[in-house]
Amino acid sequence: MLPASASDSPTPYRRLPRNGDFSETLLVDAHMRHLEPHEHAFYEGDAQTHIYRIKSGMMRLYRLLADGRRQVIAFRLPGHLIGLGEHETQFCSAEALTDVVLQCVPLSIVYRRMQEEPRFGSELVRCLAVELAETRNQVAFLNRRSALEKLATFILGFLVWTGEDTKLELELHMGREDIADYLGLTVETVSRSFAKLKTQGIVSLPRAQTIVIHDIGRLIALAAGAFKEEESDS
Amino acid sequence: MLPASASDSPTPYRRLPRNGDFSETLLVDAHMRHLEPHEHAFYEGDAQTHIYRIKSGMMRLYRLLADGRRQVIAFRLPGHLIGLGEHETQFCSAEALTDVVLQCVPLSIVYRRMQEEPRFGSELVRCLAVELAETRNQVAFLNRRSALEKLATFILGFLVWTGEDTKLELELHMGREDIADYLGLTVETVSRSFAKLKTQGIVSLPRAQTIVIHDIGRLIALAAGAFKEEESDS
DNA sequence: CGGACGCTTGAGGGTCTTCAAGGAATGTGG
DNA sequence: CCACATTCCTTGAAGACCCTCAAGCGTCCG
Repeated sequence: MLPASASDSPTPYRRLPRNGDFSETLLVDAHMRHLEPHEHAFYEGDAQTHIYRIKSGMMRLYRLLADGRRQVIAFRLPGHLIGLGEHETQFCSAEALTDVVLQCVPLSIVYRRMQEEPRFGSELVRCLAVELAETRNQVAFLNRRSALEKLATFILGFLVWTGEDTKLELELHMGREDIADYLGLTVETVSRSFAKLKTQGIVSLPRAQTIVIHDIGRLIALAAGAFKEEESDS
Repeated sequence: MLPASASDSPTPYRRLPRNGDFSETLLVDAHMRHLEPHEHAFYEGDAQTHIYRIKSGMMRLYRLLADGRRQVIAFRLPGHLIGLGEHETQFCSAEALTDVVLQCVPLSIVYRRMQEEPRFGSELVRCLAVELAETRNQVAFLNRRSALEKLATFILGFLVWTGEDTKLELELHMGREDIADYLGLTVETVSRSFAKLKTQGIVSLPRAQTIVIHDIGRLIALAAGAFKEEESDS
């Protein structure tokens, strides 16, 4: 289970502003909506009514596949926009991993503001372009990489996403199954890969969902695909 | 929804207008550029100067990975936009598979037209949203699917993309290596998967790059993940 | 005609998955 | 506060799938 409240950290999931963030100043008047863990902003197939900017918390986008499996498409963090799909229905479901605050903007307002305020449209285009690039990056990295490389990349990505100062300790707030469904692996393989990272002294796991990075250099090297034949050394 | 714009004579790779197409009427004054097969519109890392609308022909977007491998990100067809990346450099290389005609719009003009003509911005947002959804779909389908399912999905996708009437014969215009790099497989596995489809009578290949679909129902079933344990029957 | 290139097919090995069981952590009720 | 149940995580062994290496075949073009 997830910790019900984020009382243990003063500012949960604060992040440095990133390129993919949608400017908050353009949404000052947005309606706020609160989500508790496991609550959904919308489900796959829902009519597209709003776009949402994540003000705080962490969400996950996923699809359910025909065989019942789940593919986690992305994790979304403060500053990110969600809810813009193709056609007029949502392409995937959006679920809160933690407590989440959303800024909600009805689509009609979005289109109106795009006409009234040029920056609104270009900001939207920029965010979508960044998100597209990130998703394409995911395509490139998911394919043809070993489980260890995937996990290393995931941890590093997570570090960058959440970027709490330079602290090399991160709280996943998600179970092994979430990671597995994101990386296209099984829970067992994720667990085994964590074990390898532990054995090599690259990370340690005080708790299952808390990672402490000890050797970020080797983690980066792993993610880059090096050390392919050195995985089993001491 | 989209103007048909049947301005082209029976040029190769005409497609039905699709949701991801950028309206041609918004780019009537664009500068034209011709590419021959294997010629690049831009390379990964190039400065982002224009966006391009593919007027005719087929292109491929790819990245070179650290280990020298190539990941084909997407195939782009007439109506599609390319060249919109994050930051200010191209995220991937864009190469012509066939003869290609591009409509080129400098970025400065793009931004100006977004302010002058509201529909331009919303069209851009819509195209990006569709492309994002397609890419996410790719993420979902590349992971955890067998080689046969991947290939079946690829063929069906290609059929939809190129959509020449209802003819169940399609010209790939690409080698096995392209398919392999797109699906995250090796050339050999792609070849073997083609062989399985042939053996089962689902498709036939008069030439290596020409596919004739005989049993589209079973192809769809395969792509959906059914028949997992019937692959070796009849 | 011969070489180059791409496609196919075979054998062996590595990685991940599946199936299965044990252990750790968390929550509930006594 | 502790026993118990549930859930999640870990670890093990066997098997499936794909990759690698390698050779054979077809086509195209010089």
